Amino acid sequence: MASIKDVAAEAGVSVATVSRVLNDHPSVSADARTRVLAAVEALGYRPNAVARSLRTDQTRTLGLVISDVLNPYFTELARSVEEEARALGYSVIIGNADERPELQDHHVRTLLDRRIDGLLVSPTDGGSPLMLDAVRAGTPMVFVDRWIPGVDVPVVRADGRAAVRDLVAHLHGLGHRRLAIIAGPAATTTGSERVEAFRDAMAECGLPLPDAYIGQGDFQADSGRRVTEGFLELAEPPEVVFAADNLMALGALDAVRARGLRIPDDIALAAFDDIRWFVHTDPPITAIAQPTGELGRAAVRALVDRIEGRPPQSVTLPARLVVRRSCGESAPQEPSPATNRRQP
Amino acid sequence: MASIKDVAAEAGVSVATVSRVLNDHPSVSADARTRVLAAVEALGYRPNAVARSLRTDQTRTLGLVISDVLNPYFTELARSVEEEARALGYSVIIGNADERPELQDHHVRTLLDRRIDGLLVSPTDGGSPLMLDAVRAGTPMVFVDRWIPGVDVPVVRADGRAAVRDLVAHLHGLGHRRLAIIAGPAATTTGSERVEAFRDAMAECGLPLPDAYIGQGDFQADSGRRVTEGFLELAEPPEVVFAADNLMALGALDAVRARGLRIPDDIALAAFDDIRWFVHTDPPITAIAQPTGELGRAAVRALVDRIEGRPPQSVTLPARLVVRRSCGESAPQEPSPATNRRQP
DNA sequence: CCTCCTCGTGGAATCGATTACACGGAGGAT
DNA sequence: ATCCTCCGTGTAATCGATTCCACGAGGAGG
Repeated sequence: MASIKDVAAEAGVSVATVSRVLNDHPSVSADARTRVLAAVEALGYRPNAVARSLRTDQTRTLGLVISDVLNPYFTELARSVEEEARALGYSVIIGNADERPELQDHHVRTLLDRRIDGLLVSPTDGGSPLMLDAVRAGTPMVFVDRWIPGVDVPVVRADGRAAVRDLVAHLHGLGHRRLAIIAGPAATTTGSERVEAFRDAMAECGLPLPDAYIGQGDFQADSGRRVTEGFLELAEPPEVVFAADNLMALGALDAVRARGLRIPDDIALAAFDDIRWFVHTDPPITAIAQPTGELGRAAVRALVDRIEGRPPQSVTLPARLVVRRSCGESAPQEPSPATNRRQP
Repeated sequence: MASIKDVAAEAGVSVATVSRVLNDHPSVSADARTRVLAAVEALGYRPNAVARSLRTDQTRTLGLVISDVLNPYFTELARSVEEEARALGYSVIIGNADERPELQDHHVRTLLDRRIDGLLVSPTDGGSPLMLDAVRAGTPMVFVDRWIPGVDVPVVRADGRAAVRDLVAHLHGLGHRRLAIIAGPAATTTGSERVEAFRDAMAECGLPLPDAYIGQGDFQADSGRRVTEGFLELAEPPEVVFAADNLMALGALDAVRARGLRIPDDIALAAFDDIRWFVHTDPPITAIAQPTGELGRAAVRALVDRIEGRPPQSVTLPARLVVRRSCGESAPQEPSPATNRRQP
């Protein structure tokens, strides 16, 4: 592969001049510029990003460590992150932690070794020493979706409290009294926050929330299934199951189906995170929708601000309730197919 | 951030010795080794992968350019690719082409600039000059899922012909005669192959396939919707719609639903690519399942073989028909919930 | 005509690693 | 005692860029 030296030789100038042309530095004669450009063209030369990074100490690359690529929520997040990053001239390297702290650490380490310019993380746990060290060492970082309390890092996330309150009120209005939740890992902020919001909302409605109605999941489908089976075996099973993410809702669906029960007649179901398939499940699932794309874009903007020396800003956007039929009657018709990919 | 020089100074040895310890080169005294290791620990030193790559001319990184991250099929593929690559000591950088050739080229270029050791591609189109150049220049490359005919690059893919034949036979057995297909872009191999397989299978069953029953989609949900609307407006609409990928099936579902029609009573639906949600849609969707994880793993193995100087092998695995209820009666019960994440 | 700037250019240092080569000392063979 | 091997180690070249600094030419101003 041709290097800058080859280009210099071909154009009959020094490597310094070639470099100047490539980085359009002002003081290059028109003559030299055209000769260099011709040589670049002739040799099919492309600058070596590795060498450039070594010298300039910047990679124009962002790392994104997400908890689970198979979760459509994170996939969408990843997509919007890459899109915005590209618009700002950065590449993104995605690491999939698969909800496993040690895998998360592996990716953080690898990304740091590659000297990425900044890190976007949706932490799987309460904070690995590695990540804390990285923050202390000054690595530009932004948390997205989930965060680690007590760490001075901007957070870009959705606030679901109001939407959870709306959901509980909606369920209450439908006559449901025994509501259960499949919680996410307490070590994640989204895991604990959603339970808390649910608990508060229940209290507001004057509904009891026995411990047996709080199932411990791990944001994966299997746990949703397991917890739901547990609920169904209770002497007094809940009337509604609220899954704290879409995958656990999928698991719950599996469990209900395996029992031969019907939704919403035998048991109702709602989920945190709205995904396109919820429109087409049997029945369509009531969910809390996050402004996922906007979160990803805002996170990138915050991180790039931090990298380029501007003060980064934390962002909190509201989530909203989307009522469908999985919790009982009185659901409005979906206004239009929710298939539009790029939403404003 | 500490460099190898700092470690050398701290340990009282030369950088060469530090490097030797780090790459466990044999000729280093036990004493020097412990002193270096202690220094590494004390300084929290991590080798700079950028510098190392520049010197050794290898990044231990693979590029993966897929057509659409939002497509669960590709997400799963990406996941298995990353998993296998990690097991072999490589990282993966994913580029999302979003079914747009120019975006695909952007990613290929960026990955090449970063001097990735090899490229895994599922081409969006019939072959950009850029990619052809890269192959000619000797970049290790492997096509996965889709490929470019006439290019000497190993291909790892699933063969759906038998499964499509099974599907058509199944539909025929159910009494359906008017079958339509939502095809993918003809520029992609999967796009044209699936139509061809369908056409052949129809011929085998002695069924006609009028042009009006071949709708042109682009593997995105919107096109599935649009094409399905077209089908429904025909004087004689098809009895079955077969979508060549899962997203177009989603779009078809939208269209059917918007019309207030019922599946399978008013119209039947089948899809290429099986995804977890198809179990829970209304009704569960008959689909052709690919051994996605195995494809990803085989592709990585082939690419790494090529990179490390072993002869790479093309791999073709069979896809299989999974019958559910979206095409009519006589569907067997799903044996067990299809929620298990890691399938053998 | 001399001095001073400005401009375009090239030489060379530098980033942080790896590695070929040289070198000194220890130990074995003669 | 001399020579030859190894072994452990350090010096320095190298990868491909960027960029500081110096230098020569040419124009402006005195």
